Amino acid sequence: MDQENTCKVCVYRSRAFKNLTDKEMALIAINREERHFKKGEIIVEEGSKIDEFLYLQKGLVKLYNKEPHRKEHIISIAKPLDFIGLLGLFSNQKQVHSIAAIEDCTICFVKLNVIKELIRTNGNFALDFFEKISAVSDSVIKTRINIHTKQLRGRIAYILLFFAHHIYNSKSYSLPISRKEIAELIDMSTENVIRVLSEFRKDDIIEIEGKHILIKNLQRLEKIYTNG
Amino acid sequence: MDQENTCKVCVYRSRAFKNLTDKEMALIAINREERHFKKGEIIVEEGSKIDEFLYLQKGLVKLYNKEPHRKEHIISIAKPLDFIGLLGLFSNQKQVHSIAAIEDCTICFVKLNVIKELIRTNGNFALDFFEKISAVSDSVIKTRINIHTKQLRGRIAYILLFFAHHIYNSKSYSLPISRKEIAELIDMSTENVIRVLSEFRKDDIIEIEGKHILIKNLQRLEKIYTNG
DNA sequence: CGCGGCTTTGATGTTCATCAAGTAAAGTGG
DNA sequence: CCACTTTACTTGATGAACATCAAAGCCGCG
Repeated sequence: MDQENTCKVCVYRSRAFKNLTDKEMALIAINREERHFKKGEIIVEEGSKIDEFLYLQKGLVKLYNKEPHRKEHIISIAKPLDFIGLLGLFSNQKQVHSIAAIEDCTICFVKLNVIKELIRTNGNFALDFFEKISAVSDSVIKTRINIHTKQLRGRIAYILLFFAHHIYNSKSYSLPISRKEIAELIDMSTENVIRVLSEFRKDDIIEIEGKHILIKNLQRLEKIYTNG
Repeated sequence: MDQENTCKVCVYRSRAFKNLTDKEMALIAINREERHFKKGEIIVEEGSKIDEFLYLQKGLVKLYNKEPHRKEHIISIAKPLDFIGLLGLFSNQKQVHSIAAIEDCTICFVKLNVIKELIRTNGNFALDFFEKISAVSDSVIKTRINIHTKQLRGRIAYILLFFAHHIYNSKSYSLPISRKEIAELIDMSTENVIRVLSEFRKDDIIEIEGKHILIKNLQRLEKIYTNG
């Protein structure tokens, strides 16, 4: 199979890498690998060596930390077209976070030294790439701070709206993660995640059936979110 | 005064900007401005336009958010040789955080489009710059997560050790910020900051006299920090 | 000298985690 | 495919951690 073509026609590529010549694109093409992961599979282990840049084409993944003797902590959820991995990529030798698939997914692995070479030689690419990856880190910081200024109902509202607006673009969707994972993402106990969801159901703000969520009163949910 | 020379001989410069030619350095020199701020002065207002890159030469500054109707929230404290401002610089049009001096300080303002031009034209500079600024963001994320896994005593221990190890390099120092600002930095109430400090004093871990801190039992403090 | 902000301590109440206990769902091996 | 085990989910009760309220002393500053 002609890998260069595979890469050039990739519908995702244009969104990810701007300002590249055909020749540069070909360089990426021969230094990339597309891999598939099943829901639940671990993609990157914390502490392993960094030598590839990951680009999510399809599915959802979570970035998380697992410290010994502590429960896991989810840092963020990435959706298709997102760059995976924060800036640690450029300031560390080893992976700072683990990454796992929370839906079946397709990921493009590009050799990091190729990316670095392109940054070195193509200034416009460098600037654009920098801009994109920095937006990711910036948003993680903002979200972290935001969440901790809110109490439990506000945090659950955040999560419900996050999936509705940011991931599924619908008021009706199926949660890709467990209650426990929600708890790890917004720093609360699993029991309280369930409790607040039940409250929202009783207050007729949402419908729940297992993993399936339907937002019945969006306005009210947004009010809970903004009022903390 | 010959600004190029001023810049070339600047003791801070070499640490900040690597891989620049004399000519490129001169470009920075004529597009920079050194400014002084008194303790308490606001350096950057949230929401203002970004057109300069800030480099802290002397003193300490705080990065913070002030949302209406909420108390301020401090994101990080920067020390000399630190790049100020997170990645928002490259992904936003407007400042995302405010910056204020918590000690008298000297800051070098460099036109952002000059930095961008250098990133575009000098690949090695780009990579090095990228690495440095990403380390800052990375550390902010880590610290945020870290702090929220700890309870109050662990957070105060963090702050005391932060100033001891990271800023003053001494077990004896004068706190540059108020109890209220400590509270805003590690997300707790001002009263509890004071309470925990008093506890530490009673337990003979530290001595306090106004803003002055002396760490008497470093080992114990570090244990409190790691055990959360 | 008096006012406002910072600091301190105590008392009170709320939010939340933890514990316990039970049900449902989803893997696993014979 | 069914018994078995484990993991996810759910609700209630309890207690701990923490914020908030209140009141008073302190300090710097106009």
